[in-house]
Amino acid sequence: MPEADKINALRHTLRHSTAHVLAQAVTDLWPGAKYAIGPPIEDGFYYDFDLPDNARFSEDDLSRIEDKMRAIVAEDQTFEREEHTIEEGLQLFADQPYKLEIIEGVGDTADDEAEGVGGSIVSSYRNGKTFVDLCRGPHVASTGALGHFKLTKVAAAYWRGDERRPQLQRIYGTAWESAGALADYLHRLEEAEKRDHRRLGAELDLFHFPPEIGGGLPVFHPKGGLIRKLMEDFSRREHEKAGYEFVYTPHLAKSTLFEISGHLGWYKDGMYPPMEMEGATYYPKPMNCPMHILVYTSRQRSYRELPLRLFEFGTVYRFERSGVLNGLLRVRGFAQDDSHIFCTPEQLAGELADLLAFVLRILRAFGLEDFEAELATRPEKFVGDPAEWDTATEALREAAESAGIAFVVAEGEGAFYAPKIDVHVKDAIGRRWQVSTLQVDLQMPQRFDMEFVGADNTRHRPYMIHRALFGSVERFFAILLEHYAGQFPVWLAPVQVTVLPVRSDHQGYADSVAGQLREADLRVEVVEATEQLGGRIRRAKLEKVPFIVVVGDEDVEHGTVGVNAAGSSKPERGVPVADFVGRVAAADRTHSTGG
RNA sequence: GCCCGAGUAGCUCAGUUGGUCAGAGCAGGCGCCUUGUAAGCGUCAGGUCAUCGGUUCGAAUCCGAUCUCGGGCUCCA
Repeated sequence: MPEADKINALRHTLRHSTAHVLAQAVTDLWPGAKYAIGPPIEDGFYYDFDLPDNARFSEDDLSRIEDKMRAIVAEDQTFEREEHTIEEGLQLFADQPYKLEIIEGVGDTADDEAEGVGGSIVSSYRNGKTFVDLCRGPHVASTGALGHFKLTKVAAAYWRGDERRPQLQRIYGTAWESAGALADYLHRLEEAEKRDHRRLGAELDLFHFPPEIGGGLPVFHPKGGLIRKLMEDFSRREHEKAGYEFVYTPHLAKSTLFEISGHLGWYKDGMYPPMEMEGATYYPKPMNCPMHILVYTSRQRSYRELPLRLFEFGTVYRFERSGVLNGLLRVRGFAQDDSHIFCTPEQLAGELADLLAFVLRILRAFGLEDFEAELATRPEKFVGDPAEWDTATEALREAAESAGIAFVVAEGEGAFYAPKIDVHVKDAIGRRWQVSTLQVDLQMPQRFDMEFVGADNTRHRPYMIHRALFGSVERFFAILLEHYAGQFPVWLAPVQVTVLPVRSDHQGYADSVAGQLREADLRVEVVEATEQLGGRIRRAKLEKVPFIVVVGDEDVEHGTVGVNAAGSSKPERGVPVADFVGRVAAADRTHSTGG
């Protein structure tokens, strides 16, 4: 077994065992508590409880529970495996309704690793005098092997993840094989905290969420707006080169449109409520596609026009439940970089392959290099003809293969109207984000009775591809901000160069250096010498300006600058101005970190 | 929407058991300093302690409701 797998198996086991100890501690402290499931998860574990008298955990309880757990660890109790028949199992857990439900559910969901039921055998693990838990195992030999853990948070969770079922009290924890590994993990959390886009958004003055506007509705400040504009400008240029045409559509539409598209039927709950005007009912749009379709159907189309690729930064509104809002990552109003491609059935496979290659190329330009795709197939609730689903799914699979991207198949995860490929990216600290999505729509062309006249002079139904590349501009902005920890590459930095005259009498020279940089279309700021140099350098560093330029007596005399570049350990002196301008201009043209 | 937690100056936070507890640093304004690579000095201004109600002789502090934010759950066309 490779080393990495070995350590993962070890962590898995000890997290699982620590979860048992957690349950043991909780049932000691809250006699009569019912325990549900407690699996290992990434970096840790959790356990769900139903406390007597409808009690709730509070964060203050965590240290008490932890103390109890440490006492159990100190006793070094042995984990003993036992096997029972179903009947014995029901007997053993007679006062544990959630365990009974698991045992009774043999055959349907018996796969969960926390659940020790397989075939006609029920296995359990016992440690200490009183605590026994239904469990498949394996476990560490005894509780003494545990100890590098920490309880992290309390939460509520629905039994079986179903919001119609009882809400249980969940405790999360993290556990590791050594004190060092635990410390590393806690350090990683701190680092992730430092790159939180909400924190950086405030520190760098990029955006905020005014309460007067409402939750999930951000405003972008000048510097955030500039970064966003640079992202959008680049995107527009690339789309134009790739044969897309730009359209603009309104934010509202009559209910008629969403009745035809089916959104009112399927997703009314996610739409903002309607407005009545002059006897008609209007809705804010939750998607752009119906409007792009109306551009298509505005006149008769010939096969010669296809593929027709329409693009828009279209702002949509979705009524997200208050508890799910999360910075720019989950908002109620956002711009999709939305495009809809209409093509003939013969063009579908080729168009998808080109499209996926285009998507990956643009993502790379933004410095994202590590991709994985998910091919989501027909869900249980679907509309349309299964044969068409198969064709579309196959075309997507071929596109993924030809793009050379690693992909996994997510059975049944497709949208109700379409199979899709979702592209995930890995950021600088290894987190995965879903960004782009490509969907082959099997419904809209029929609903809107779309057609084109073929070479055979008869009418045909076009295929339709939905595609969002950034996904949402706001969300992609947040992902980049976290990926770069605020230190954007030169081409995206709102201020690329800060020029600092050492003394006031260097101001004229500083202005002339700044002028030369502006001539080269670079974004530059001069900060007057009203404050000492060290203070101004510190400020510019905190603003994460890529190049800080210092000009003093020597520079005025020789026509040079001192360059303090982000990420380099020591400043350079005596760099000729023209060389520096050329260097920044070259960096500005370089999209992506690698190139 | 549900569970838990948090709201004190623009930001980060102090503020013992209810009684000079309305404070500090940074940021901001003004003045001085004329500065060579991550915080020069002085000074001024600022808050209905989220909001509303209650308990009390007295509330930032205790209780209730509401709002906002955060962490989860569910959801994410």
